[in-house]
Amino acid sequence: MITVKEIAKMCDVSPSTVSNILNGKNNMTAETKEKVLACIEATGYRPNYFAQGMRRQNNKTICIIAEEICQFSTPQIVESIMMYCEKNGYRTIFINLGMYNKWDNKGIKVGSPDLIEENTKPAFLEAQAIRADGVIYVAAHGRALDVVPENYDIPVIFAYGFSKDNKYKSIVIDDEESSRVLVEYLISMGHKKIGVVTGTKENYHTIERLKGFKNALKAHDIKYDPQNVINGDWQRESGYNAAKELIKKDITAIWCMNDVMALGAYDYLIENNIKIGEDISVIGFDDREIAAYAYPKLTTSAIMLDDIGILSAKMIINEIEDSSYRKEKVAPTRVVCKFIERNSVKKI
Amino acid sequence: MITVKEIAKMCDVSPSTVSNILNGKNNMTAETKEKVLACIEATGYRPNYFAQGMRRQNNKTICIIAEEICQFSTPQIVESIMMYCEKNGYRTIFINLGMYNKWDNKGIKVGSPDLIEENTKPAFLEAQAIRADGVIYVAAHGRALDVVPENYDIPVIFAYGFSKDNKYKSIVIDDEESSRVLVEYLISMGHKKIGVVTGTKENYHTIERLKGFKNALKAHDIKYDPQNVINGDWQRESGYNAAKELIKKDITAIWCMNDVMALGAYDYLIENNIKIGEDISVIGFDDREIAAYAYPKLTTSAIMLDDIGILSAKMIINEIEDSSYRKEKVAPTRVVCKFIERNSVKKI
DNA sequence: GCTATCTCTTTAACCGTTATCATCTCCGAC
DNA sequence: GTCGGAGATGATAACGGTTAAAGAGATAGC
Repeated sequence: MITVKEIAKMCDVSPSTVSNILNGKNNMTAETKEKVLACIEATGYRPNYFAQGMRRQNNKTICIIAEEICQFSTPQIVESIMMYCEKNGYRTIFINLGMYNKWDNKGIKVGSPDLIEENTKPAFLEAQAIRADGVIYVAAHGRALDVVPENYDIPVIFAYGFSKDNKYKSIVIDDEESSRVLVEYLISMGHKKIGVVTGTKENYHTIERLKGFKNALKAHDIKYDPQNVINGDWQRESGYNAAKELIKKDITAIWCMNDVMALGAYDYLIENNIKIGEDISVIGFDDREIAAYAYPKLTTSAIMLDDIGILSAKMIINEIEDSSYRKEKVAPTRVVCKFIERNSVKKI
Repeated sequence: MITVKEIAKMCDVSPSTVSNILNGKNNMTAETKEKVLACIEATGYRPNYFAQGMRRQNNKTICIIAEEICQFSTPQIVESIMMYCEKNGYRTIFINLGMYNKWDNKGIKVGSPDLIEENTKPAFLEAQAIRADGVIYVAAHGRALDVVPENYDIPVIFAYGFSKDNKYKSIVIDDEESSRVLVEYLISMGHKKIGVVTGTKENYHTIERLKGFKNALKAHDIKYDPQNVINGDWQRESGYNAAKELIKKDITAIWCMNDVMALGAYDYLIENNIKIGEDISVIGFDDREIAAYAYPKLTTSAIMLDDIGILSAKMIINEIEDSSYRKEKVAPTRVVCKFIERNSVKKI
């Protein structure tokens, strides 16, 4: 591989002149500049990243650690982080933990999801080996995380999940407020008897979204009826089963706490010839691709993935460049979801 | 940041001893080993990646350049590449071109898709700066690509797309054979009058899939009727419009060349109370998530994304480690899709 | 003609790690 | 008692770039 020395020799100048030209230092004759740049262009020379990184101690690199690139929310968050960082002078290094998949020791997929938080340590150490200026940890779902090694001296920001004890800054979705807005909409459409299909019990999203549900009811003096709340597990089938139960009750709308369960509810309703958006209203959460492709198109609440990414990138750059900002302890920044009205809710 | 020298000083040994211990060289007393390792553990020391990369000229890193991480096929291909490489002793560096999205110069999304092949050059040069041992280019859709700079001296493998003039090895899906299998299934279910909704004209996938369609018809002496083939553009609405046309004709099944258009067809059929999987059969291609979540679940052909990723990783490692293999010119490796039977086709 | 000033270029040190070679210690053999 | 050899550890240089400081050459001022 070609080096500065070779370029220098070819151009009859010293290596430092080449380096200075590349880095816009000093002033050299237009002639020299032109000659050297032409040579670089012709040979396709690129400074060795490693040599550069070693000499300049700051290497302007942000490490993105994602729990699972195949989770629907991850690619968009990662893309927006990468773009924001790149445009602001930072390189990014991406590490995927692949927590939802199991691979054998040759790197062949052998199935079965497997999310183990201990697996994260090597990734954080890797970030250290790269001498990253900062780390953004992109979680696959919101929860309190305790994954940063002790005495870790690189700034860390959590995206989508949050740090245990708020040790590090984080950006999460505002489940409570987003749910309130969504339920508020149902009420504005005349629905007062609303069935709910929750996510897994004890889950952070479930708890927060239920809070939002209750807030909306309270604001309109509607009594909260636990009878109409059925526990799901985020999966399609639990939506199906819950719809079967709820349809027997005196309700006009079903809110599933994610789109996947909402489409499970669709399954049951379509199967039983109950017209969605006519006989009964259905509403979801997440705004996954499947929501827009369902029939009728599912009304839901969209997670602002780009905003989460850009915000976390902004924050990490802030922490890197302003050490006083780094010291501030703050509660997670909440990003409210965007309500998306489609065709699955009828005004009554 | 702590260095070998400091570790060495703390342990009263020389830097080379520390290095040797970390790299499993020579034989040193268990006592020394233990002392040094304990110190490393306590301080959280990690060798500087850049210094390492510079000293050992081979740095065991594969660069993955993806056209668009948000394209449905990309994350899974990338994940499998990363896992395979990692388990086989190679680090990966990921570069996303973000070709389907536009960002302003601050890194804020400003909309409108924009796929420009010229944007790829900086990414290839970056791979060179990193002194990557190999590059895997993950395309967002299959087509002939001419994106590698002149005189590029790092091995390159194309995944999902292929290299113009077969200059580089590539892995693509076998559109022709996969389509043949799919149509063969329709025929085995008694369908002889099949409507087709194609992708954009001149598109590689469209052409190849149509070949497969004709192959299957020919094998059963069914006449190909261009009247029943409608040009789509891969988008949902074109599936809707095509279904409207096709339903007027004398057909029993509709094959849309992707799932998105198939669900567009669903829209029209459901709207007009034509029962899918009863009155008419529908079949797709791709096996995106939306296919499994439709009602009825869409029969389709699944792209083997993990296989594509693992194969390309295997190939690049082969090229890196065996220079004679690198010299061989070969046609694109074709990976046949897996037929997925669901509920959208009825036996007649 | 000599020195001062300015502009451009070169020299040399340095970043952190590791391969290579040298050294040192210990022990047994002759 | 000396020598050889093995095992453990240390010294040194090199990887490829950047940068501060020194050097060289041209021009201007006295």
